[in-house]
Amino acid sequence: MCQIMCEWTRKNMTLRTRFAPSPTGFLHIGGARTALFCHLHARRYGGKTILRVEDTDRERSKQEAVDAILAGMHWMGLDPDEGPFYQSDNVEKHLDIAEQLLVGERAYRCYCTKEELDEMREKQRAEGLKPRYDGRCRHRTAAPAEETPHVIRFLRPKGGEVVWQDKIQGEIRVRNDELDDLILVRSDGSPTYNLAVVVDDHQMGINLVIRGEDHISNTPRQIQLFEALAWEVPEYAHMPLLHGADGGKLSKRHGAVSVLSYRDEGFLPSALNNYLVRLGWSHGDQEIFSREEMEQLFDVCEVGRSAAIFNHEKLTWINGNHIRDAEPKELLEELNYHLVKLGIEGVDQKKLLSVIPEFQERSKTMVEMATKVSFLFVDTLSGYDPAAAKKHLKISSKKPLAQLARRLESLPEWSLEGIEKVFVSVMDQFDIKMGKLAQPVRVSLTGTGTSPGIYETLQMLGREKTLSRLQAGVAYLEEKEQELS
RNA sequence: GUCCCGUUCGUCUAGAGGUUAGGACACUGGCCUUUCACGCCGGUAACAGGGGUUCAAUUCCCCUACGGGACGCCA
Repeated sequence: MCQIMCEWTRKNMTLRTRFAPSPTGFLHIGGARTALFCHLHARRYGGKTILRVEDTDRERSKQEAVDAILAGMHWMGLDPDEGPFYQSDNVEKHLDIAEQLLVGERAYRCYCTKEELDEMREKQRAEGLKPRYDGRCRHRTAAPAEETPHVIRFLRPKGGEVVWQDKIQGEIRVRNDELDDLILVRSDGSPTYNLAVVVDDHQMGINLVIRGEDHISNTPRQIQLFEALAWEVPEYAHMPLLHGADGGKLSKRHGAVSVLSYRDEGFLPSALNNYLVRLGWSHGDQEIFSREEMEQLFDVCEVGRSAAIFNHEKLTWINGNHIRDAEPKELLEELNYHLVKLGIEGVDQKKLLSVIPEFQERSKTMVEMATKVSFLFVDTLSGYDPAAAKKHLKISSKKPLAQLARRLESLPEWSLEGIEKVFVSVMDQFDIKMGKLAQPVRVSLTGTGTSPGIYETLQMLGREKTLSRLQAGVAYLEEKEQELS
C-alpha cells in the first residue's frame, strides 16, 4: 500500500516536504534525524525541502536558536531548498483564516478563564476522563461584556472519525468525539501553532509532512481544519522518537545536545547521517552508506514504527568507516578544525594532505586523527607518554638509538628503502630484533608507543626532526643512566 | 486516569505461517604483526507472557505486562 502511495506521489506532483523546528534551542540529534529523513525522501523522489521556523510563540522564540539550527543543518549538509521562512511573518493570513472560520460558523469565541478551565480539567481527571474543553461557550450568543478577553476556538465536527494512512504508522483512526475544540487564536490575538501549521502548509504547497511521533495527536485536529477549509490534506509520515541510553526520553546526558557537539567529538557529518538513517531504516545487510546511496535508496515508507536507542559505540564504528573510505582531501576541513582546537595552526596543507592516508585506518574520530598527527607539526615534543617511555625507553636502547641517528644523518636519500636499510644494519650490528629498535625510536619520535609503520613515521617526520628527536631520546637515556649510577 | 503507538540477541536491525531465526555494533577466543589499527576465522547472545486460529506460529487474532507519546491561550 505504501509503495503504491509513493508511486502516486512521484507521478502526480512534485513532492514538497518541510522541516519545521521551533526556535527554542539548538538542533539536537532527534531534530537532525527528522531533517535528514525529509531531505533524503525528497531527494529520492525529486522533491523539495522547505525550512519553516515555527515561531508563533514569540516569547520562547530566539534568534540565537534559529542561528544554531541553521548552523547545525549546514554542518550536516542539510541546507533546505527553500527557506528559512518564518511562521510569524504570516500572522495576518492566519488571522484572516480564523476570521473566515468564524464567519462560516466553524469557529466561535470562548470567554472561559484560565481558572475556569483548570477547574474543569481537574474535575475531568478526577472522574477518570481525558481532560478536554467541554465546549461550554459554543452556544453563547453574546459576549459577557464589551471587550472581554476571549480566544477563538475551532468547532470540531461531531460524530464520525478522522482516518489517515500514515506512511510510517499505517492507518490511524481517531473518533472526532475524542477531540475537543482547539484554540486557533489566543486572547492576545495571536494565532496558535495548529492554525498556523495548517495555513502555512497549505500556502506552501506542502504535500508530505514528515515529523516526530509526538505530533500524531495533533494530526486529526489539523486534518479537521484542512477539511473545514476545503483544502487538500497533505500526506503524513510520523517518525518514531529517539530514546536515550536509559530507554527514556532524550536527555542532555543521552544525546539531546547540539549536533555541533558531535563535531567537537570528532564525528564526520556523513557518518552521523549514516548512523541516523539506520535508526529505523535498513537496506538489506548494508551498514555503511554514502550520502549518494542514502539519497538514492531511502524511502520514508520503509521506516519502522518502533523507537530506537542512541548508541555511541556504533556511531563511532561507522565514523571510523567513513574516515577510512574518505578521500584524504575530504577530511582536511574537519582535521584542521580539530588541529586548531589542539593549538596547532598554520599547518602546511600539502604536507597534511600527504600524511592523512597513514592515519585513516588508525582513527575512529577526527579528534583521534588530529591527536595522532600532531607530533608531525610541533617543533619539539612536550614530553613522553610515561607508560610508553617506561616500557620502551631503556638504557639498553641508548647505543642502538645513537648509532641509528649517526647512520641516518649520512643517508644520501630520505626514502623508505634507505631508512629500512639503515634499520636493518643497526639491528644486525647490535643483534636485536625489530621490536627492540622500532619501539624506542617510535617513542623518541612521537612521544607515544603507537604510530604508523616506523619507516613511514620517519619519512613523514623528515630528516631534521627525526635526528633531533633521536638525539633528544639519547640524551634522555643518558640522564636516566646517570640517575641510576 | 483517558486516547494513540510500540515490543526479535545488551544495542541497531533482517526475516518468513514450516529457517540451524540472518547481519551489524559491543563483548570475547584465535590468526596476521615493528607498535597501534585495519583485515581474516571463530564464539556467547533474541522472537515479553498467556490464550486462541492452524497439521504447523516467533510470524495471524485476542488479552495481560512493560515501554513510549499525547491530553496547554507550547510547538
